[in-house]
Amino acid sequence: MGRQPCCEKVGLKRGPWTVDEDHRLMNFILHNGIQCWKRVPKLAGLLRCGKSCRLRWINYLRPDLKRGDFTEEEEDRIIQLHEQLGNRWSKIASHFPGRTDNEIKNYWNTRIKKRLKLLGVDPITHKPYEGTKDENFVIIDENTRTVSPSSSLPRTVPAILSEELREDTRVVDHTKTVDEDEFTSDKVTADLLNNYVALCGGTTNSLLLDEGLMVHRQAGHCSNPSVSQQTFSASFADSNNISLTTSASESVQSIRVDGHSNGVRQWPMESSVQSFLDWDDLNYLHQADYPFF
DNA sequence: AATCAGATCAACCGCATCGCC
DNA sequence: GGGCGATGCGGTTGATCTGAT
Repeated sequence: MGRQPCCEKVGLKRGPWTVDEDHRLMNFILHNGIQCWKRVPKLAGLLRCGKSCRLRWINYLRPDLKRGDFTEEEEDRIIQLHEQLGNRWSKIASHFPGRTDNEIKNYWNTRIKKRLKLLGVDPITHKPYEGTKDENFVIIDENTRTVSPSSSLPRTVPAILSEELREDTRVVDHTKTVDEDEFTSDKVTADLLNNYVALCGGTTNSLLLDEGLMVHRQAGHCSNPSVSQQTFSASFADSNNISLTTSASESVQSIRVDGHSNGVRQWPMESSVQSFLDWDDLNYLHQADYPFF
């Protein structure tokens, strides 16, 4: 008597998500919000299970996601929190707005764990290995964050920011359902567009992106060979001004859309990123100078 | 240039927990 | 309080990337 699967798996797609699927899911959630994950794939026209959609949204499509490498401060904080909370990744992630539990878990397993071992610290107990021989220990180069063998024996775990933790009682509730209010806020809208552009490179009237214009998911770098040396960003100086910027190898190109009455603040919930990008004043951006369109 | 090994991380799986009836 | 479905969570897998040889 096995447990029933979370969803009917026959005929469902698995593996990496395509840009089209991302588009469909994002558009659906933007239009409808999230009520029931089980129904999302059917209503959004996706051959995925609800669980997969939820994961994709939380770990990749959510507008408030922070992308890019962890900072040293974040890394230290992860170590500190892990010592207190153990492998409770979602709890740890709640201290890092924009970071996912999966991301932190992966970072721990692939980077921090190794680093602690090199330091002679047990990543589970956060204490120096018992009876460790000298050759297992290392010198830490604080400038490069690298380690090298040493005969000296560290006796304590690297500084724990216990004072800071006590002061920081703020917990971000990542379980909160995304609602309309969140999507109508300027910040979320700006984050959303940033993410959308970073994910999709922008597009005009199709769910599909131009071939070869997949944007690298790491912080606005474009993997299209023809524009690989360029980065871009979308920013919102205020509610009426949108600045889309590309940096070519020799110059920085900037487009500014000033004082439009349909500024971000008025971007309605019932509209979508698609409709935003279909906005007339952005049409002239769809030209060769801006290859992410 | 080809091959291989190790690193990385998105995605999956299955159990735990929650919340409704 | 118990049953059941939905969601959350953490461990694990495997495809892809990267660097070494």
